[in-house]
Amino acid sequence: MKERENLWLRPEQPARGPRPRFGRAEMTRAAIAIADAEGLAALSMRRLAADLDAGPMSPYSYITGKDELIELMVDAVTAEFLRPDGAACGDWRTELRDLARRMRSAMHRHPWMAEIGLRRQAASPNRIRLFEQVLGVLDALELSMDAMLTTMIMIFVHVYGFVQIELADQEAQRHTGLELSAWMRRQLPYIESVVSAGDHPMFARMTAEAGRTLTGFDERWEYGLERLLDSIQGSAGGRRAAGETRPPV
Amino acid sequence: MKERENLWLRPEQPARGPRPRFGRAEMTRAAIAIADAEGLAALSMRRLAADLDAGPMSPYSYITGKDELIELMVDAVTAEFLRPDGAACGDWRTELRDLARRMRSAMHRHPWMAEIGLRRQAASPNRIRLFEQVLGVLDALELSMDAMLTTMIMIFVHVYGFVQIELADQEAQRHTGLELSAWMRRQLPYIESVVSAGDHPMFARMTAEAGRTLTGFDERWEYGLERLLDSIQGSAGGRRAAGETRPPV
DNA sequence: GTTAACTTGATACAGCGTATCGAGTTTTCC
DNA sequence: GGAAAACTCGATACGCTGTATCAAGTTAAC
Repeated sequence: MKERENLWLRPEQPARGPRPRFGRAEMTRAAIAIADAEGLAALSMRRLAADLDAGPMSPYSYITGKDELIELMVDAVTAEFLRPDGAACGDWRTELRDLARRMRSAMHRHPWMAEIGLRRQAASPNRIRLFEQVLGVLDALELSMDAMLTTMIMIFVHVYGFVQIELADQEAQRHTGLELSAWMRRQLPYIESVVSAGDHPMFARMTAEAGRTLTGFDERWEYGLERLLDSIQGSAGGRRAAGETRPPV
Repeated sequence: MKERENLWLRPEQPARGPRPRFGRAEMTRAAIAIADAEGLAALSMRRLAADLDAGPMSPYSYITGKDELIELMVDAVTAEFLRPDGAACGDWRTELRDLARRMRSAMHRHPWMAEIGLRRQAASPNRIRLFEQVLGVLDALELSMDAMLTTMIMIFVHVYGFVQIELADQEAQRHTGLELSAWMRRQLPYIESVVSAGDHPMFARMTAEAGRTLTGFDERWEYGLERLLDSIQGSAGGRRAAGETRPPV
């Protein structure tokens, strides 16, 4: 375990030299606190150092650069994606639904995580644990390894994408300084001009319903999640013919 | 049309003053050329101005800032997502499959588009045209407007996410300067240590198969796309019971 | 006790987005 | 026709970024 972490990144504790004033864990915690509170854009190496009461270049004693800092942050939040120990229930559909909800709520706590998205693919301890858990759940579906991996990708893509869209507005708002409604109102005249031109009937129907009947994002999220789980169910047992259900486990 | 574009952004042609040396379209084209060739990180306002043989602040005469530049770029590439005029075939499944493939190949030509991802949600002419086309196709499925919108989100999320993962490696490679294999080899010792520790059996199975039997990304993409289309098919007609097919259109 | 390994902080460099301002150019209005 | 408004354009500058470099101080090992 210790040895493994040392293989992931270079060893933390030095052989000689003065005792470090803090550790990688504290640095990661401080960085996450900044990004949670003020967004990823507010996180800079100087700012992190200042929050730790250290000189501007101090963080570089612990990590090689900002990329590694973000790798540490991502790994830390990935831990919040994991199923708590001993909480396995045996039903793959429930397991995957709970996983997706855990991921979403973790990204609500750490919006920058959704912002980073699927771009960081580096192996890290908690990422590997997450893979292990997801593959362990998918194992009940009698898929080929290829299908299992693609299914896992589909789950991650779905969750990250939905949360990105959910959080896009409030991130844009933070970035531009406009309030949410002001940002939307900025494009309203253009949208209305398109609608009234009459050559986009479906789009017009959408905006017409947007004002009254459309549900909130929570309902959309749950609906989309069940559709995703349906598609996984449909691919179980190696068969992929549409409309074919899988025999009970 | 002209009027509509003027509502989207402020008018392009000034009433008085010297003739602009170039237009917004040329600026957008130059910016896309930079991002295509050298990545989004290489695109700066100064660099763009230099490529246009203009002073550093010249681009600001045409657009309000970098955000608007990227909005223009995104809208331009979104045009490549659109179905060519008169190419509608009537079968929703074929339409959606073709749309997904068009999007993927456009993002292969413009990898920065995948990088920007789902974060930019602003309405723009081609984005509205894209909505119109997708909703027009989904209309055949007899869904509620809510379900249609969520389905559309699912499609975009799926395509963007898959392409992001596909391109993540080569983007990381461009960013760090390492070759692809070197980047992967960097984490290989750690992965091997995890596997040989024995407490991640599923992950070990995955890496074992990765060397021999696993297919390339093209096959994964096609498999995932058909699963997505299955799940849309399953939700048709307002019914959502798993395994229920829709009567032929 | 010496030396090697390390932390720390200052300084510096090249780059970024863009605010500001002055000068030049073209159109509109009186 | 002349004045003024509206615009382009370029230079300069500010505050910010990641981080390379280097000197000084601290600690453990030999």
